[in-house]
Amino acid sequence: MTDSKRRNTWQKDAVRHALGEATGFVGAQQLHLVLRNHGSTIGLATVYRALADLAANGDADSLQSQDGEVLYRACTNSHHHHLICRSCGLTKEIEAERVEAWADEVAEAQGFSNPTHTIDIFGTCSACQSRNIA
Amino acid sequence: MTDSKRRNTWQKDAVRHALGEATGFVGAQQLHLVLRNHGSTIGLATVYRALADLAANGDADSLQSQDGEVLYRACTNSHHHHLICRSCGLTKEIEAERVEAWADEVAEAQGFSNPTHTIDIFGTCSACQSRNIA
DNA sequence: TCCTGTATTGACAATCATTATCAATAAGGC
DNA sequence: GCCTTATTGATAATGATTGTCAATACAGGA
Repeated sequence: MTDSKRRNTWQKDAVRHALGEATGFVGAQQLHLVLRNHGSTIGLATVYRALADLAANGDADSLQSQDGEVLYRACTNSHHHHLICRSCGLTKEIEAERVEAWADEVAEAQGFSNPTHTIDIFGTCSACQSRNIA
Repeated sequence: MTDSKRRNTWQKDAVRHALGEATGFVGAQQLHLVLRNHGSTIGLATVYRALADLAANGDADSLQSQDGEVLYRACTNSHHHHLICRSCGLTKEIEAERVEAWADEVAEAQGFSNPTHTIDIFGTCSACQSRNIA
């Protein structure tokens, strides 16, 4: 719809692919580093632009980590939420129908329209727990 | 518990008071500006420190606005969540026991420990809706 | 009340993620 | 292949936040 003049470049593909390879949420800086380490000469600004595009087109989810960085993840285009490991970034998609409904109810009960919500759960995954027993 | 050597200063009171006056969530910069406009000579770094303290002591809630700024709000010290108007910032505290429990369940079911969550609902309040019918 | 040790302040520098700039490059229709 | 212009990438700029550190001023004791 908005891609009347959109061009395809290897950079965009690289970002899309790298995002697909990642196991959980990744930041732009981190993704840029990964690409560079794989021999790519892609620029940081381009990674930011590509990620913003993917998010805008619904091909990626984005959220803010607890220290303010924006993280991205390739995703299915259905609405869902995430359970994210604080230390390794491992992400599980979770069903939240009960909560979706609740959020909309609450908003409407207070006279708020066009409700949207931010629902994410953070924790330490079992692997990271055992690793930290040391 | 950690305030064995804590001192009381007019700066901390000023921040606490200014936060209490605010109707919704405010950022540190904004609060600093308000204080300055009221004749205070308080420093920006001090506002940041005071707000971080309040949040750490449970006297203030904090969340990240959708463009990455950290916002604070005076609150009761019980755990709760917010329904926030996208356009005027009006905030309502909401009960979310059902959702709290759900979040913890989900995390534990996946083997994640120390679960925390981010649950906020955004919408357009009725006042802003009527204002925008124009 | 005055002294004194030290928590706290505040101006400013430093950091970190992100965005803007802009000349050089390359996609894709002709 | 050519030409238009979307896109890139190095770098500067931005904006929020945190670190630094000498100067200040709480708070408890003499």
